[in-house]
Amino acid sequence: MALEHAILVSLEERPGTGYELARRFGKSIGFFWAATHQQIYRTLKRMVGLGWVTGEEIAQDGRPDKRLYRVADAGRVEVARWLAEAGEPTTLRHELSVKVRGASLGDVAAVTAEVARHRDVHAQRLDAFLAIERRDFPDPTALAGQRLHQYLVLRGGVRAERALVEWCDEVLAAMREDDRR
Amino acid sequence: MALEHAILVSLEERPGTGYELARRFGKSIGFFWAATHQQIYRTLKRMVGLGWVTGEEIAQDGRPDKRLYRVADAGRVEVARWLAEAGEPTTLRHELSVKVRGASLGDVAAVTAEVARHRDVHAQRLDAFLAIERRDFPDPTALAGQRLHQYLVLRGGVRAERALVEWCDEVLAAMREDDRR
DNA sequence: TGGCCCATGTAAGCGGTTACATGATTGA
DNA sequence: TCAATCATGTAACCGCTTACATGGGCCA
Repeated sequence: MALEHAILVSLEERPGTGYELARRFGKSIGFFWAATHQQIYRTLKRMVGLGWVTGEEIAQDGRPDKRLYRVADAGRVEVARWLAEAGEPTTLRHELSVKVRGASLGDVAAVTAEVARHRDVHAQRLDAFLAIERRDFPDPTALAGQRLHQYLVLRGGVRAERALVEWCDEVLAAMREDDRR
Repeated sequence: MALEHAILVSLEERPGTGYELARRFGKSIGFFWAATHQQIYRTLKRMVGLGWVTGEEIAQDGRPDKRLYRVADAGRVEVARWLAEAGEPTTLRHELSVKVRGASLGDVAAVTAEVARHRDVHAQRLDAFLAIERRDFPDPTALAGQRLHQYLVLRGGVRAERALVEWCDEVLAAMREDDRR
């Protein structure tokens, strides 16, 4: 499991509330590890219990109270332990591939349309990543340390989305060609 | 959820026992949708309850009895329904990216080593996919229908693994360069 | 003798998803 | 007036992971 660790990494970059973390997981870190607010609140509670983070209650007026979470020493130890630990390389889990594989068991044209739809979503994500890359990392050769690491993760997103777009294009070309015959 | 659907697709290609399906999910279809034998047995039971598959008990001597599963009509209807249904494009969930992003919170060299290890695993998977491609699909332009669809899914695996290998190489080059400075 | 193959399962626990709930402030 | 934002939560359910269990046949 890595949600705890993703939260720890994010909180070390900057302390925040559960709500704020949920928003971060809607972008940046969330591009590589998605999580909903319910998941985050529950996990934060557990992490307080483990002593990995501390939650400081902050009263606000005109707004609901909030709890600002910070990484505690035990959390820093845990991150370091996890970073050095060997993990399983990702196994793919790609529903669309299962649909393509089974396309002839139903309406092939519907599956083709679905591939086209996914293609567009991935193309949009790719554009978004490329825009961030241009805006935040105009000179990648000058990067070092944490900034370099952030850049490299973004590069992974670019590569993944590009691969997905290109695969969808290959599938569309082949299936349309097959349909024509 | 798509495990049911992956099983239906696999059983339509060829009926099989839970054990056999578990082995299929250890390769071919399993490259794109992993599942353990416990998951498969439980899901098959549920699917019998739903009327999507039938399980024929077959006594064997010298070996445990087995149950041969086949897709029922209701299962065929369900596959067709699912194929035409719009699904969410994959969101990435990549633990190694989270580690790279947090590398400076621990032993950077350990994370670099982890990336190198993953690189090798992905390179091996890529080679395995390419070997299957050469062996089973020597002339892709001649493919149609179900065989074409199988080929296209394999192409997705090739593209995904290649993208991962190349990303790992980019990360390794950049992090080693950063280390040298 | 030891380990792998065939073949199926139970049980416990965890993590993730979805629905529902509250309630004030701010801006269109 | 309506919707969005800030901010946190409960509850139910489902799926997935891991450990444990059984037991004969086959091959080195």
